[in-house]
Amino acid sequence: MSESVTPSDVRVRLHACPTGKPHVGLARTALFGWALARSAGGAVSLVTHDADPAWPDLLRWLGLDWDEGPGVGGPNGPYLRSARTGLYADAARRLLESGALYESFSTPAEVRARRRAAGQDAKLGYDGFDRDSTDAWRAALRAQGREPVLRLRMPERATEWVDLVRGPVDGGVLTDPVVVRATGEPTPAFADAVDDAALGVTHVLRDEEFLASTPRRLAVAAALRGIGLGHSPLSFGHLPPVLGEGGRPLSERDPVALLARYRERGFLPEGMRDALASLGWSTPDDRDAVGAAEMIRAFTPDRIVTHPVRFAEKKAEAVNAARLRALPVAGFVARVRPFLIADGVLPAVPTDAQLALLADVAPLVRERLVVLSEASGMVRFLFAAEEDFAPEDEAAAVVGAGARPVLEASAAALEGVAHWNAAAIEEALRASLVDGLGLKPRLAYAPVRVAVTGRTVSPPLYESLELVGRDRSIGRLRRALGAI
RNA sequence: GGCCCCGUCGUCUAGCGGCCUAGGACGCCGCCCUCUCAAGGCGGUAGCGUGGGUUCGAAUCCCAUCGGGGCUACCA
Repeated sequence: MSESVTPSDVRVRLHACPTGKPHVGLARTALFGWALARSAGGAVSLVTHDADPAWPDLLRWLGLDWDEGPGVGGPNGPYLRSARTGLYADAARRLLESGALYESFSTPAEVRARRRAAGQDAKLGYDGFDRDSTDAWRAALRAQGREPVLRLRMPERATEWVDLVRGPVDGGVLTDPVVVRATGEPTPAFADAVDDAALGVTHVLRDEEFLASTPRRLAVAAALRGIGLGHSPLSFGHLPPVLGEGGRPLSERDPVALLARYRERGFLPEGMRDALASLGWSTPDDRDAVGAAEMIRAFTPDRIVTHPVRFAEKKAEAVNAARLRALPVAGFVARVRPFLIADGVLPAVPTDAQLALLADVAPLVRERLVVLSEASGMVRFLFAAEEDFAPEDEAAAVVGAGARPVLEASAAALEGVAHWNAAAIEEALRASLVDGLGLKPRLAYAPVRVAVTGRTVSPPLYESLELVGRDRSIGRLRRALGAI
């Protein structure tokens, strides 16, 4: 990775979420930054924005940790943007004193007017008019009640840097950026720069939209180093944008884009992480779902692609489902449990018997789920009290009048099962329905399935009956008969 | 308008001059298995945006063109 930096020196800062609605693109940026730091044995910092208290929580859910920041503290706190304004103001004051910044009174309208007057394109931006203004001039404008912004004096020569993702980039020459507004507020870009400097950040991974402004960011960093703040060298890497389904950039308004939605739907953190990791990055041998440990081992920013990537929910679901299937029973039980409780399938404190039953169905439902929230509907029949149990509306037609012979025959057959287990149940049902009534299996079992599990789609029938138990199974068949 | 970034199956990607009649994954389609739904097995569909070069040889290098995106704010 970085030539002149020893691994332990690497520090990456995870970005705040100013919009309050973290989407998958921001999550990916965080994941890559985290992986970059951890792969080098380095440290991770987090400074959050007031707008989104849930962001640290979502990061933790994803399995990303940090060495300083909200919840863990650290020597460079506070770690909330709003609590750091003094730092920004102080840095700006010192930068102004050092001459790196200067007061600029020009309004955007005045700048445009001057450019037009000079026969130039107004879109050229700020013209450096106030760079060398005199004290008297500034005092006069102040006397008029005007307040200046603070601008950074940009170097005249073009800025080049070796981008972690793209390689050598020639950034050109940019106009002097505003660093502190007339109101005294720092611009977000300046606050970022000050935070990175104050925390000793060495590597910055950010979105491609900031590529063009990197020379400014580099100039601010250099100025900050001039007043003794910040690490040298500072490396930048620019990530390609993450697009939504339509090929448009992700928007907070797009529900599919929201990270929180995936947690609520019951994505596994590792499933989501794998899905995010595949957005522009791959292992040298191009394998899916590598997991955190291997991602850390294999991660290098130069393997990140440079073109926009589309986030496909289908693919994320497939990755998650595979993760789900690979879960050991105990792990799976622990993961679904909160969802079952939230859906009222299980009480807040499940009994040992309920947990044992859950462990028994786990292997049956695990491979049928895409997300954990789907489990509730699939196992409800096992935990429902008999008086509350009834087939779902969509399935009710299956246990109509035509089902009477099947229900009667199956109830009778199950009465005679000596040892209540899946194999014996299968034998009994097969003998009475398929052989006895001469029905095709799929037709024969449908009413039994609906009567006992309440749905047309369920875990395997024999196993389900075994878990429901003889008395409840036969009771449900009889009740279905009574309802005809 | 100017400046910049980018362009391999529907999607995510491997590829960094010959190993590519382009590989994998997801999706989709078919078959098998099968009590539903899944899972699993087998097979299939589909791509180097276009046009010029360079080269014995190009998905890979160069140019143009088309297309997508970004920046061009006292936005976040």
